[in-house]
Amino acid sequence: MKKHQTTIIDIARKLNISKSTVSRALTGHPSINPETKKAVLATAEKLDYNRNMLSVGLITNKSSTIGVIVPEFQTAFFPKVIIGGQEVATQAGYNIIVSQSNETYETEVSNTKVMLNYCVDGLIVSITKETRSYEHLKIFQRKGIPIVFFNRVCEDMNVPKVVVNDFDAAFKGVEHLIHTGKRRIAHLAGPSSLAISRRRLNGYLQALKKHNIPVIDELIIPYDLSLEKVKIYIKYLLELNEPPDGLFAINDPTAIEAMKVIKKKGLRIPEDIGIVGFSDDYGSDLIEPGLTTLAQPTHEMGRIAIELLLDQMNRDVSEWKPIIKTLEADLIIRGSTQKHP
Amino acid sequence: MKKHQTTIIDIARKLNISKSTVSRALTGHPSINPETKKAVLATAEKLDYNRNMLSVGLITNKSSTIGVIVPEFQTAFFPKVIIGGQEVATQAGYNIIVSQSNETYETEVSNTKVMLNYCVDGLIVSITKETRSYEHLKIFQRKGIPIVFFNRVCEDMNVPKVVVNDFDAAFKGVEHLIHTGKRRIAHLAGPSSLAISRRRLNGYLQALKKHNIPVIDELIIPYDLSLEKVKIYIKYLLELNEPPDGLFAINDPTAIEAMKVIKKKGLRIPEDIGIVGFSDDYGSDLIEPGLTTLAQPTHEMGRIAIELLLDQMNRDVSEWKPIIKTLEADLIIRGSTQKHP
DNA sequence: CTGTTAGCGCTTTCAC
DNA sequence: GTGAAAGCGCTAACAG
Repeated sequence: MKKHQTTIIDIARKLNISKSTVSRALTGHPSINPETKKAVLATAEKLDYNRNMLSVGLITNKSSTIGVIVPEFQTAFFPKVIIGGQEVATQAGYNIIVSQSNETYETEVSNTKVMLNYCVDGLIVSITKETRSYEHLKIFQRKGIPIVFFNRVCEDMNVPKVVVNDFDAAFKGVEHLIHTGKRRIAHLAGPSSLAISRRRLNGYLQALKKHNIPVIDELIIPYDLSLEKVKIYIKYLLELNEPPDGLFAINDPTAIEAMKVIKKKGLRIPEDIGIVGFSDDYGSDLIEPGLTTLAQPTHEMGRIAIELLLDQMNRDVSEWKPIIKTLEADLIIRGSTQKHP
Repeated sequence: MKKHQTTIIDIARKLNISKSTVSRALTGHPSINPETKKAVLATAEKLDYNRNMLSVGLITNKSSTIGVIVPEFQTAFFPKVIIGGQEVATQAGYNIIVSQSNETYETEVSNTKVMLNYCVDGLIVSITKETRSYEHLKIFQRKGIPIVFFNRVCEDMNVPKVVVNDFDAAFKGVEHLIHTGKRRIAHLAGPSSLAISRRRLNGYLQALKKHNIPVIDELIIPYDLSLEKVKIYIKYLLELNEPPDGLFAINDPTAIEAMKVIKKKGLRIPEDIGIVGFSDDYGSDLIEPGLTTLAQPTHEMGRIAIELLLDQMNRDVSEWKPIIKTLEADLIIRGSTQKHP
């Protein structure tokens, strides 16, 4: 049971002034006697006064809160993005509500409901691997609450997005494998529901094409990112008549799982099979050999997502601009592709 | 600019009933005509109605929100704890506001302010390494808002806490090193401001004592957890006249940094120096050799913290119970202490 | 079972 | 520069 919280009325009574005056003093209204203001601020301090944002939000129709919806918290990626975003949001006077969808569509939908209930002023979201319908997100547009997507975006919503140039990044990664002499390069791809999977796949295909390497369908395996399945796919690949000599994985956890299996089979990395991951996750520089990967600018992604959102929030709905920011990923070369990088 | 949000008045008007009836239908009040209820629910759906929790909170004097304050988001530990906590909170109908203090006292203080402003019904917190004063947290007690500490707790506040049995865990870890034949065991300790550092240090000392191994002061190095300094300490240790043959590190990131330096120096792990970390963080099973560590029950810690908090929230301030839950950590033996674990 | 009324804590006209 | 009064969206007595 909560106790009575100090309100502006308590302050007003103590000072024998009206609550409007107290409000003005607290919010920095121009027409107020400096003396009065000083007195109000002092008593506020003394009485442990805290502005009740619920009522402020109710009356101003803004909660000064930004919602963040991410699919998971298992990898380093999303926490890092959030750190970047939080900096900008805090500076702009906004608070952040974080929720993670646990990679399930249902939780994502329920999370958006919560965000609506708490009257967020804006939302940045990265969708789950399951999300195919976007009705729950389109509601925000209809209500005039801006949304910005990052990383895993919804392609058929015309809103700002922050993405990594997955195509170029994948291309760079695969071309690097080719430069190290690999020719039969497998790709453990993500679910085709995610645009990032498709873009990375295309980068892979394009790199092969540029170097006149035929695409071999049995070397391309899309999967749902449940790591326990990686073992099966790798075994399958290694037992092919002509096993691959290179592997480009949709992300680092996948690549690392793959490396574990490959090492256990007694194959040498990178001599027998070169490996490239994606994201520069925890552990990529710990495993041996180190994992060559494409590092995404996580903090920057969070920062920009919030910046775009703040920009939208300050415009009228009619002036929303669906800017798409594309960030570049860096190829980090480690031992999984090159003996002495 | 937000558009007009649908309110219960919109629904009431559409159905030609009073807003109280609408409210009752929406909140599941018993005395209501099933027909009316059905009609209300239907129009609510059609009009994209969302309950405005700001106003609900204002009137019921509870926001159905729980605040979470953690010191950092860099390691796997806190995100995992949050996942565990969020499950329980969601099930109990509470939403979570997460904020991370970036290991600075100032940010922590400002985060608590935000939590107050948003009228959280309760708070779970793990303090920063800098936090020495607890005034900003004691305010909550005075206001009748329950606090539960987890992991990094405030020792002079008499509130519920969830901690790991750091003493026993450290003892187990160090004794394990001793069992593997190590005698000169160094300890890279945490800052003494944190109780966990002190408890782990004591476990270390006790293990030495039990096995009649003298404590050597120069082998005990407390530090502020800024990883870049680990290199210096390890170099110092290895250049001693009698360098250590074992190392117990305050946490896994520290241990992993240490291993990198030690490996670069050409020493063999575990033969020349056995290593034990704490937390079973990302990468501890990826580095080679694998890092022996003490795994903390992260999800459980989050779950229990929220459970204790919910319990407090349902009591009157006069009946708050400062229960302290101590969880056990598991020793996970890997290659950093034993050749073939 | 339903409508009326008051009011949560605050901001914001509109007077003075 | 300050006060009085209205009202944000909703719930909770209190009547009927």
